[in-house]
Amino acid sequence: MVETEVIEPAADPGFDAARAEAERLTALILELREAYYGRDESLVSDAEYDELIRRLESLEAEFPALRSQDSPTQRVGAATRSLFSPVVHAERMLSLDNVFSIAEFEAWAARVERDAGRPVRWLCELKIDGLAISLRYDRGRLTSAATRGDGVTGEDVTENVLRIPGIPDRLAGTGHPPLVEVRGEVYFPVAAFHELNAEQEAAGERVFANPRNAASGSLRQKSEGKSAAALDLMRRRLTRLKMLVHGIGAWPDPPVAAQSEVYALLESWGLPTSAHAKTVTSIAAASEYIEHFGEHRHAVEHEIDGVVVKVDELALHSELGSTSRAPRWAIAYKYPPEQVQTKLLDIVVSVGRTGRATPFAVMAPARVAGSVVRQATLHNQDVVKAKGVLIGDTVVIRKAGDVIPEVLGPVVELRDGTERAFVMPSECPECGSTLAPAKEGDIDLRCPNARSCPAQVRGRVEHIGSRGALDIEGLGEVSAAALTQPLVPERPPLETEAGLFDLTLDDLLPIEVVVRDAETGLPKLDADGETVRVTPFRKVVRPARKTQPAEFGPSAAAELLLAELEKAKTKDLWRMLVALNIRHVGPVAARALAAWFGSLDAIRAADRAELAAVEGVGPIIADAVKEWFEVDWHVEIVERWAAAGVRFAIPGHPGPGAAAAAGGVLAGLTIVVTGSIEGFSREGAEEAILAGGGKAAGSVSKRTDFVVAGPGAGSKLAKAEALGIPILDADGFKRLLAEGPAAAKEA
DNA sequence: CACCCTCGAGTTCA
DNA sequence: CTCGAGGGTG
Repeated sequence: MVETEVIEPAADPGFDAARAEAERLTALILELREAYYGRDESLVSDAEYDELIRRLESLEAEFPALRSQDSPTQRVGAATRSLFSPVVHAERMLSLDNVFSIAEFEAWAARVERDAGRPVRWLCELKIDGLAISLRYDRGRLTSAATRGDGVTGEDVTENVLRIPGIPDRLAGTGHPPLVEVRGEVYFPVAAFHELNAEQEAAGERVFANPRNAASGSLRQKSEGKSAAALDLMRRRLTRLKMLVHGIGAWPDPPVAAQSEVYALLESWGLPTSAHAKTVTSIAAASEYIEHFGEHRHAVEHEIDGVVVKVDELALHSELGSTSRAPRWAIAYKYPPEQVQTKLLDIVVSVGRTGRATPFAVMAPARVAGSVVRQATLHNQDVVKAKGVLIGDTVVIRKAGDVIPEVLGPVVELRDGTERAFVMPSECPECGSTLAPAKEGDIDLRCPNARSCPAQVRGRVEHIGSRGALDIEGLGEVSAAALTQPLVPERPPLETEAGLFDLTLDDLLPIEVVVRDAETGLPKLDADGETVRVTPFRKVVRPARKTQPAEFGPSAAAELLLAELEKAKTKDLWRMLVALNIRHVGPVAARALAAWFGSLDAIRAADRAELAAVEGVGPIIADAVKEWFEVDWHVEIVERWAAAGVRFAIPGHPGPGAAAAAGGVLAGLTIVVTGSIEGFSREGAEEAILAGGGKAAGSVSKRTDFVVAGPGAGSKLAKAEALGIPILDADGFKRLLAEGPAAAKEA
């Protein structure tokens, strides 16, 4: 490059004129570029700008002496005009070998230590799920930014990369080599990604399936032919991108001895490096790093698809060398993929206990984050539209919070034209009633046939048996379905939940259930093509002698269910209230109502204002309670249950208006339980808190006084730590219950 | 009017 | 367990 700075003698008489013209053009171009990149102003059109560059280039071609290192044709400005043109990396961008388990990782690391002949210092860093980028700095100036491409040749994205905050177009400090390629990862921070999608959705634009796609899409935008508004939007997207650098391409003789020192150097040059990189001195510590971020993947601002572990000492890098594909001194530990593609086979609508019609995705079974997923809720028709999925699409799915399957969106490129749009049915799929919003403006559609829609009755019966209500063993999803399905040609054992406590063995014995295949959901067929049926409540008592008909008796499940129903009749009043399925009355509101009024009769007799006066109950819940008692078949439930011996009162309660038992060691405290607590069931721990006069809340907030955490604690514990709320283990909790908050805080 | 909280739904695991 | 929706409270 130095030779271009040697000024040749001006033999040509046109040279002086050319030099004057070149200087004028250079000044103009620099000025325009400063306006464009520095102040976001386009003083001329792109075509005019290109024309200026071309004139300068042709002058320089004619008079090579004019081509100085500082010429705009040699730098960013030139590159920006050829977005996506191929760029040959000075040094090949290698990929990394992968391992998928701690055992594999430790085997790899042990091999490296054996080859090195001594223990190695390791540099652990997060593997960002973004786009690999190579930044080329000539004499400290950014001359090109290119994607990885095939490792040899990438695409020029300089124009867009320059808009990413934090990427200097000129390196700070001194001591940079004449030519250096800095390698890093461009990504969309998760929070910004969600904002972006919300905006895209509001603007009627496509939403991105994940932050990686958003980063890739943003970086590959072209400015040409865009309106001013679109250009503005594009720039805003680019400014939300971020980049972290994690290596250097070509640097034969670095002034440092370790990769971690390279990072410090890069930082001193003004390049952004990750705060999560960490050097450790043992393989076990590296494994710990991997496991730690496996559990806290979501605590980082960007998505992570793994961890990269590098040998820290640079001397060992050259000693260990590289294969043609990847260096031997680094490895990528890949976490199980969180996002996976699968086929959206159908969108089906289900009806829940409240009558709400919910579309859900039926998918080809796919393994995500450790389990097989085949269904995921789509919430309502607006969400289906917003996600833009068509039946037959290949879709991207993930487990939100590592638990709940979620459809992110379609892979539009894989469409073949046979996909069809989902149409929300206008009738209930189970009973045929016309679906309608409960009130004006509601998005959710509901089946109005609350009394006899099979889906709703089934859902309510299941809810009655659930832990938060009467907690009836033997009354779960399967029994609820069996009890509410019609028995050909008779009616179902339960037409509504009113008959629940009148059930007898005679009702249970004849019940048959069609066995369905777990994979397909279709009825199972036996060898003869008959559907397989089982009788969950009946079993053969005495094997029949060959000549005599079989005799049947109740199964253990039948005995259990009847015994549990008997036990349930005298459970707490608040559980009875929850079991009645009154809108907005869950465990918390039910407890408040029960404690205040003491009996269902008192609740029923109370007027709206009296109900709303109860702490935790407002006008809406009060209305819901009043309206519930105005429906005949609701009243019938109460009457038939009462006739069957159900107790709807708290024994010994003095009557309406009884003040909540004041005092207790926990009075005024709000406590949250998370994970499993030794010596307590989850319910038991909450009961103990209530018994002590405290409040057992479901989520952690700054008003929470204590968090009781045990093994298996999740996000609630993390939140408590973040908020600085005192955290108790099982022993601390016991002390709190026995001696009060002062004693617990000391420990 | 914030904020915090509860409700309701779907889902999978031991 | 988590999310969105919507209710309740200070």
